[in-house]
Amino acid sequence: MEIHLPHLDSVFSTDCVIFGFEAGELKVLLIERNEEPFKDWYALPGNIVGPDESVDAAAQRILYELTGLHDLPMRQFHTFGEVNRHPQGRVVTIAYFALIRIGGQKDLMPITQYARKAFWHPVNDLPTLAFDHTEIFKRAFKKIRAKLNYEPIAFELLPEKFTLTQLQSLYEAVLSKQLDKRNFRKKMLSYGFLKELAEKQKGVSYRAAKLYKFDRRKYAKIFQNEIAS
Amino acid sequence: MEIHLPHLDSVFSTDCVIFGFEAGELKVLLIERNEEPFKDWYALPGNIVGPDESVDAAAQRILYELTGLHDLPMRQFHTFGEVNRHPQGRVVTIAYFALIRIGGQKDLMPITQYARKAFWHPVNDLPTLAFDHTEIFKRAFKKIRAKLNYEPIAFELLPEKFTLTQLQSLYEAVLSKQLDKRNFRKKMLSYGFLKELAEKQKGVSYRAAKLYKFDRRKYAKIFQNEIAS
DNA sequence: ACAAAAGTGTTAGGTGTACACCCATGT
DNA sequence: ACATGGGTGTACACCTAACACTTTTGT
Repeated sequence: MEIHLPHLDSVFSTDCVIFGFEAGELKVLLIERNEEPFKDWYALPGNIVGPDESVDAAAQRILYELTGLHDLPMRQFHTFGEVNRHPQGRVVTIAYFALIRIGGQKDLMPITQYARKAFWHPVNDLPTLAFDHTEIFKRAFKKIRAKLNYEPIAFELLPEKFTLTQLQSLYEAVLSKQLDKRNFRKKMLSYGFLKELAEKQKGVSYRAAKLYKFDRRKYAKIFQNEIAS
Repeated sequence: MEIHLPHLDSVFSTDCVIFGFEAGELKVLLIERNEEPFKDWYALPGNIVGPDESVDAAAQRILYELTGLHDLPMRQFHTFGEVNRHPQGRVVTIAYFALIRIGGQKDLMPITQYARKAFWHPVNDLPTLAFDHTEIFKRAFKKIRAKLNYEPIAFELLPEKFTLTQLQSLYEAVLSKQLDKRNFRKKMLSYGFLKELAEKQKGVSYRAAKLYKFDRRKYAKIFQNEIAS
C-alpha cells in the first residue's frame, strides 16, 4: 500500500499514578527528575512511548526504569491531550494507575538517569508537580475513591494478611471520612470473600486482632454475574 | 531550551462512538469509508488529530467532517495503544462516546470525501468494522450500560419531552432486560428530577400518556454532593 | 491495675422487588 | 365494543445507619 501517514512531530507518553498505603496514610509514588524540562522537580513516573511497544507495555517499562518496580497491574484511566501540556512540543499522555503494598517492594531504585530518586509521598499536602501532573494525580485519586466502593482494590494496598481495623483505616484514609466499626465489619464479612486465618497479629501491646486475607477466588464466584459482560 | 523531543513517526487519532435511540432500538453512528485503508468498509467516525488542536477539539472537528454533527458533548472513555492496530503505521487512538437524539439532527451529511455516507445502525447485529473498531464499539457499549445506572445519560437519547414508557423502553433496550413498570415509574419519579408537563402525547390511537422532561437543574441540586469532588 | 484496641447486637427506617388489575382513549 | 397501552398499591425481604459496652492482652 503506497499511502503514508502524515508526518506529525508528535509523540505519546505514559504517566503512572502509583498508590500505596503506609502508616495509616495513602501515598503516591513520585520521582525527582534529573533531566530537563522540569529538572529537579517532583513528578509522576512517566516518559515517552517507543515506536515498537504497545502503550500498556510502555507504561510497565517506564515505571520500571524510573522506580525499579515491575509487573504491576496498571490500569489506564485517562488520556490528556491538550496542545501545550508539554513545553517542548506536542505530547499526548496516557495515564495509568496502580495500587501496591508498600512493604513488599521497598527497594525503590531508578534504573536510568532520568530520575534521581523515587519515593512515597502522602497524597494530602502534595507539592506542585511537573507538567500537568497535579491534574493527572487528582483525576486518578478521584477514580480510586470511586472504585473503592465497587471493586476490591483495597486489598491491593494491604499486606496479604491484615486485620479488619487496618482495612477500615484504609477505607477511612481513602474516603476521608470516619466509618462505624460495627457496621463496617458486619458488611465486609457479609460479602463472604474474606477468609479468617487461624493466625493473629503479633508484637502489639494490646489484644491481638484476628488476621484475614482476601479470597480472590470466592470474590470471583460471588461477583461473576456482574463481571460477565 | 535546546532539547528536542525524539522524532517518532507516530500519530494519534480519535474515534467516536455515537449512540442514538430510534424505534425502540439503540443505534450507533457509522460511516462508509471512501479512502484506503479499509476503503468501502463500515467504520466508526474517526481520523488523525492535527498538530495544533487538542484531542478533545479534534474529536469534535472530525465528527463534524465525517457526519455533519457538531457540538456534541463527547466524553473520552479509552485509548487504544496496540502497535499494529493500524495497517499503515503506529496510530494510537483516543476513543470518545456521545449520546444524542436522532430526531433532532437527522441531516447526516459528510463534509469531506473521507466518508461516502454516515448512517445509523442498530447495535445488535453490527457488521464487522474497519480497524479494531468492533472492539472500540464494544467497550463503549459496555461503558454506557454501566453509566446508565448512575448518570442521567438516558435523557440525552430521548426527545426533550418523553413518556415514562419511552424512558423505560430505552432502559430495557440498553440493558437488554425487562423491567417492572410500576417499580420503574416509582423509582424514576422518586428521584424528583423529572418534571411533569401539562401536555400529553398526541396522535396515538390509545390513551395518551403524560409527557415529562428531565430537569437538569433539579438533578444538579439533588446530586451536588456526589458531583463535588 | 491500667491502657489500648478487639470484638460484638439490636432497632428503626428506608429501599428494592414481586406481583395484577382497572382506566382512558381512538377506532 | 374492543384493542391498546396508561396508570396505580401493597407486602415482604433486605440493607443501612445509629448507637456503647465488655473482653483480651501486654506492660
